[in-house]
Amino acid sequence: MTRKRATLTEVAKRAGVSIATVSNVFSGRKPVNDELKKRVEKAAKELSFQIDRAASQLKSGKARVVGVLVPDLDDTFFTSLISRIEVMALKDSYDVIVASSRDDKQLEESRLQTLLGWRPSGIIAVPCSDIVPAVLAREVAHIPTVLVDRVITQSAVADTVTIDNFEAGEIAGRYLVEMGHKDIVLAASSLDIAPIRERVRGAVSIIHKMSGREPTAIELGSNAERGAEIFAHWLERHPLPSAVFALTNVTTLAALTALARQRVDIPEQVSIIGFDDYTWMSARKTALTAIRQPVDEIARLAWERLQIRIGGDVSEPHPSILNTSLKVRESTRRLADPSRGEGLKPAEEQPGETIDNAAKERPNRIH
Amino acid sequence: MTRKRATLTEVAKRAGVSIATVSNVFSGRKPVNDELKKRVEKAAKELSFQIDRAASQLKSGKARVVGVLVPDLDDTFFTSLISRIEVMALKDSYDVIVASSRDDKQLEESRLQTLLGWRPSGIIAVPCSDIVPAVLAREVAHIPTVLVDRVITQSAVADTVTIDNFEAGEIAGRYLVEMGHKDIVLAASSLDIAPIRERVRGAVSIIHKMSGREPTAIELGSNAERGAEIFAHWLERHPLPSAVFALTNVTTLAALTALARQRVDIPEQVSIIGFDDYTWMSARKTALTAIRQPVDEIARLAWERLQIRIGGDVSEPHPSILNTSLKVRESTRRLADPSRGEGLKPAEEQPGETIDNAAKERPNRIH
DNA sequence: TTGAAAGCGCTAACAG
DNA sequence: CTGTTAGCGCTTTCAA
Repeated sequence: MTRKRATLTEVAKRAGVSIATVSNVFSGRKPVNDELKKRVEKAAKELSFQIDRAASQLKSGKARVVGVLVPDLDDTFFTSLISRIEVMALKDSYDVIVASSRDDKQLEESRLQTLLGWRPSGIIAVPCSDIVPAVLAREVAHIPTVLVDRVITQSAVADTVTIDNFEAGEIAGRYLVEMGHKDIVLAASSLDIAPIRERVRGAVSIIHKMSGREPTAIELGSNAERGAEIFAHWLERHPLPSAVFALTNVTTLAALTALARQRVDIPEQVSIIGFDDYTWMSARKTALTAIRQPVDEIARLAWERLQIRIGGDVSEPHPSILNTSLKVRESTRRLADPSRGEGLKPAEEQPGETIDNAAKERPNRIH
Repeated sequence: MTRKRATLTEVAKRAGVSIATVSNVFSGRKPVNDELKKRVEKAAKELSFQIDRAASQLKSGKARVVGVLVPDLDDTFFTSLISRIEVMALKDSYDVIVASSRDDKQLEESRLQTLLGWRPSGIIAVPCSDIVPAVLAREVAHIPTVLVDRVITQSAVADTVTIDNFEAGEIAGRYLVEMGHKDIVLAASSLDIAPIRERVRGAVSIIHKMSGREPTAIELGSNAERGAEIFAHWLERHPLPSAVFALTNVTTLAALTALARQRVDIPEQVSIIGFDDYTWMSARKTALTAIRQPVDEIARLAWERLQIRIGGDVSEPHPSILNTSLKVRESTRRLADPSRGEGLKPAEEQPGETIDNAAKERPNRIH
């Protein structure tokens, strides 16, 4: 098998033109006589010819590829990001090379290094920790780079696209306190991750301010199954909290799984706010109240920034910070206040109502 | 920005050796004196040199890339496939280029054509219909190709990896009838897709044989949200079936969403069997009974086949057919028989029990 | 072992 | 508009 593929030269010969002409009809960089173009196209089709990207790229120095690195290809958040990036890439005729760091700092470096070998036009990376990968830090001056999601905006060496994690924590925390909850658990993935710490900070600070209580943060990791076990174990040795705020879509799954296994009723016994907004969250009797990340917008901005950099922009690193919102559905219930406990009806808010960011006054915002 | 990257020549100059030597230390194809190797590595690090894959590939003709085409990057089934392929690719030091056809036959052809431009070592494709893409049909003799999932095994021109769709339908159908269900709805995505037709055929035939009834198949498409609307609409104008068998993970989501919106109790009012097995399916009070596809195995076999072909094997197309199993959980309830209706307890089977394929006697199996 | 040299298939001047 | 030609950065003989 694998007979040698046709080359420009063969097509040129068959069409009776020069290789430059063939190149031109394929690249469209120079006009070509209609008659010749037809001949070339015919010859190309007959040989099922297709420009060799390696050769093309080698010569032109232009790649039309972007590398995309994420921490986990089994996490819907990242794959939905990739999905959207792929759409925009196609529109601008780029190809996408994906790589997963599997949340491993070392693998991350090596995957990135490999990606660089393609001489891509740019790289979109979701680092697995908040330390910017050394490879990128070194290369950032030479290759357009956009860092997404797991980034400390302030210290970033490249363009970043993140959500306002502190605010996300605040929104959920405020809502829970307003609903009368005091005994709140924060289901974090890992406090080693800066955005997660921010979400925790946001929730803790507002809950403390409003109710004087301190929520408990527990770490469930990045795997739903293991997270469920950890949470189940935690539940066994602690009194049931009145509400759980899950800080990622994976911990949402973990918390829900553990709660389901222990036959805890939602929201009757425990209210829960999830993170991200996927179809499965509303495909349930008790649809999930959740913090929505604007994935579309995140992807769009990341791509836009990358294109700007590819276009030659060399200004200072640009941080984009997006706002989240709370999608109120049925998994949170209002507690009778102050003697909590008896109100059995769910939230008064209309299912489907969205509470938008209202924390505009918070200082230290970067824009 | 974008200062020119270091080249072999520069590294060679800096290390005081020839470019061939540098190439050898990087490729490891020929032994190099330890002392020289050290010098080269030092120089390379100083210049943060990295082999240019385009050049390397152009010269050697070897690519170490595989193209992966799927119909939808927002469908967990396909992304989990990609995730597993990426792992194996890394192990064998291949990179992965992903492309989505978005269920569009035309886009599929063009994405495939583009993929071919990379001169990949091989292609793993999930076609969006059961017609093998023309590009692939033409190239299959020249480039290792494995077709996964949406394939008509019998007519395949390349290696295929699929599940036994007919059997999957039978397993679910048999279980439902045994549980006393007669009024069964099949939530299909699209009957244009061969595997879906097979699942329907399997379910219909066994249900008919066992109960004399004909289940109703309805098409919900490949988008959960739209599917939910279609199903909700259907529910409004038909009496509630006693059971729904969803034929894909997306229609599972669609059916569940519609049922939830109409406040239908599962399994009290309607039993449901889902397809695929993802975490969200058990992260619910009423965990979902579902047909499990062995995604790991599918990915493993696809990769294995591809490697065999890359290795030069030119034997006849090899079809791999994997068995599914039913993961019994709580969304299916036993109906009092023959006067159905009153038994309120869920399935007698232990939650978590797995019913393995038992249709070994079915003829016309390809192996 | 190491080095010199010949291209891989294509693009981009440049000349016609 | 079309053709000629000089490499892009690397791998791979072939000699030394």
